[in-house]
Amino acid sequence: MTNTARPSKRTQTRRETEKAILAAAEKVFAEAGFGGAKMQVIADVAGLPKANLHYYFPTKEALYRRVVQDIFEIWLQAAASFDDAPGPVEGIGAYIDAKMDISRHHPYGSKVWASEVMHGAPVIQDYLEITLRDWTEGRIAVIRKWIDAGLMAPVDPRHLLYMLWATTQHYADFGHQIETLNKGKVLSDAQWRAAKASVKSIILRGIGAERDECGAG
Amino acid sequence: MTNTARPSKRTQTRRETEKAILAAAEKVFAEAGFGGAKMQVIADVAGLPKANLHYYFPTKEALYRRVVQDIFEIWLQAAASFDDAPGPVEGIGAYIDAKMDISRHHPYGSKVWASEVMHGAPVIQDYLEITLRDWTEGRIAVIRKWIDAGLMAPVDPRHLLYMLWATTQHYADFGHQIETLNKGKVLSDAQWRAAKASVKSIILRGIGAERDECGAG
DNA sequence: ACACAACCTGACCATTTGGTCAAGAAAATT
DNA sequence: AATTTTCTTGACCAAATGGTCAGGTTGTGT
Repeated sequence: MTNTARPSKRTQTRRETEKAILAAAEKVFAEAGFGGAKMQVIADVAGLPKANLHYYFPTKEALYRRVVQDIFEIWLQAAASFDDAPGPVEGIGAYIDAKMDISRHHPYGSKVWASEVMHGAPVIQDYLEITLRDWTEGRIAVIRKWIDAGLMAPVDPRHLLYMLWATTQHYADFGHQIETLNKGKVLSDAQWRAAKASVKSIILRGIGAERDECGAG
Repeated sequence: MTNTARPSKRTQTRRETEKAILAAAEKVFAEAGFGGAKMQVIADVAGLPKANLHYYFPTKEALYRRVVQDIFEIWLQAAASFDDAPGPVEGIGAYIDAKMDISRHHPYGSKVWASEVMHGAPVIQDYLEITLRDWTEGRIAVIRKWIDAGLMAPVDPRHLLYMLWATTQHYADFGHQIETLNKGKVLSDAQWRAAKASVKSIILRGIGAERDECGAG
């Protein structure tokens, strides 16, 4: 009985439909906010009748909660870059890369998250208080370690983290503003590369982690 | 006929009522988003009947537009810090201070602005395309001047500006998250000072504008 | 084939919500 | 004092919206 490898047509369809709904919901929630999002629109985008949508997710809030949770998952995964890195140049550099990639390829999710937090995190307060807090404390410890090892300047780890979050997510959350200032065009590959390079350059130099041109070692 | 100094009881009341409405609207729009904000709630917060609110602002959109415009005004004023500064340490330093102060004392406004841009700037696209674009170009020129004068490293001015915006506004837009990570308490005076100092330190050092400990002059 | 369960959907409903209106109160103007 | 203009407000309405439901369809195990 290979219990794992039997996605009976039912479960498979279910998975696909659910996926379509979640993708549609993420987009609509991002573009209209929770209050402005309409179930009818989500259903239209997902390509199924509204009643069917309610079969998969009983309420608007349940759907929204699920969207936010999924995003949080992706968001946390970027942490892998941070750990098992020998020093700030590699760790923070990789983290910035990872988060910039998320901003580029998951802009809707980022916006939903931002919107949720801005409105006081009504549905994911528990996540903030537990998961995020733990995650943050862990990263702060890593940064402290690097500081103690003389690999970077003694900056406040907390504010450094805020800066990383703010700067990288800005490219998703304020993507529209950035595009407008870019003559209305989305950033090209080269421009994204330049953005990453700029962010990494300023921050790594800012925390005294990049090659000190004056050899203060 | 001192035409200027006669705020007939009418006009004065009008001004006060309008102010109360705008303050209430700013708060409610920030906390609930445009779609989630209810005129009834705004009226309640402002302390007057809903019908009266519609006398001052015909539609929800008109009220919202006014709120966003007012915020944009304040937001632009922080630019003064930028200009007539001899170099990046003073100019950018003052700008960071100014924007951090706005984040602290005008968090609602910042959130409304963020929300508006995140949703594609449906009501202030023209502002972005004209006023903000001009403002940005002007500041970019200033930064270029500083770079040419050897006062800072040759970073991409555009991405530096984004970083300034992102980092400073983060303290307003994600204030709830920051508070949660601060044991649920709002930042104290000292903590705000530390935040400012951290941001300034990292960025100014990051763009090579702060006292180079190795005297590269 | 049969029965059972899971899934789909058009029609429907209760509530919410932005906005209106007519009639009255308060100021300003004559 | 009379009149006109501006402001205030309770009651009301049409439209929108989240959610329900009964009946039909499709897939699954026996």
